Amino acid sequence: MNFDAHAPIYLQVVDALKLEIINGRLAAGEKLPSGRDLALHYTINPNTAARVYQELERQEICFTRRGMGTFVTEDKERIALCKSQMAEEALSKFLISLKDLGITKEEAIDMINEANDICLV
Amino acid sequence: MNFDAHAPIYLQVVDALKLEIINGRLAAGEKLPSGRDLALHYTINPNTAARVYQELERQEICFTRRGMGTFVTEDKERIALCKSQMAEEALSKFLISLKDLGITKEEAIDMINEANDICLV
DNA sequence: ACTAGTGTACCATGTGTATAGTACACTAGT
DNA sequence: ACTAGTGTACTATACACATGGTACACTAGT
Repeated sequence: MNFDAHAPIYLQVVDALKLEIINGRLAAGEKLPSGRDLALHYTINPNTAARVYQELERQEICFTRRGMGTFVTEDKERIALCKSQMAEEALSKFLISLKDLGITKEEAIDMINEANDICLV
Repeated sequence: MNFDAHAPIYLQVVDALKLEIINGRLAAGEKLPSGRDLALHYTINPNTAARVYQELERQEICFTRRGMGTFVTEDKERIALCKSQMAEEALSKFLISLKDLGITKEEAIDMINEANDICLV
């Protein structure tokens, strides 16, 4: 995984895991990798990995049982809410940028329609 | 100005000034506040303010004359290019978020149309 | 009881950022 | 020459983040 140097790694991994959960690649109630395994997978420090799970627990996306591991929440509504919150946030940031730049909604929709999907790389 | 704790202050001020320039509130060639005045206005440290102008100069949005001050570039095409780059970046980030969340362009356009402008607050 | 796997809690180090303060160099105007 | 305003440079401190390493506590299974 490529990390953006201008944002904390642990928050970037948090977002990556949230997307895994939202898209169902990690099911509700499923066990997540241990902190040490997560560290190996993302080539980060175990301390940073532990911080990832602390943050996910703070956001109530996951829960932790000492000695057992960290698990995806059983609450599917909580997961759905997380998805809509992330969508709202993305939309809000986009609309603020448009406003700052003096771009109208109509122009924005044109930009979206014209956007080549290749630019997503 | 409210700063986001998760991003360097000097970059946030850089973006704020770029928007001032793009929207013409700061004209091409116009003199910017001195580093000390900028620091007072944004209640940041003079060192941080100096870093703001160094970054704007690096991006060729401004130029600096020792002893005289920092000025907006005279090159209006450069300013226009800056605007389109920022619009591209905003669009790209939005499209990536949509893709990550599994939201189609059509759904996104619906979201934009339904968005209440109040949410821009 | 023992062991392996797990979360948790430290310590130390290095880096980037922001702050505070001081000093110096250049420019324009007087 | 002098002064005020400007950019620039340097030291020092503090904090968040990331890393490396070690140690301890809990859990399940044997």
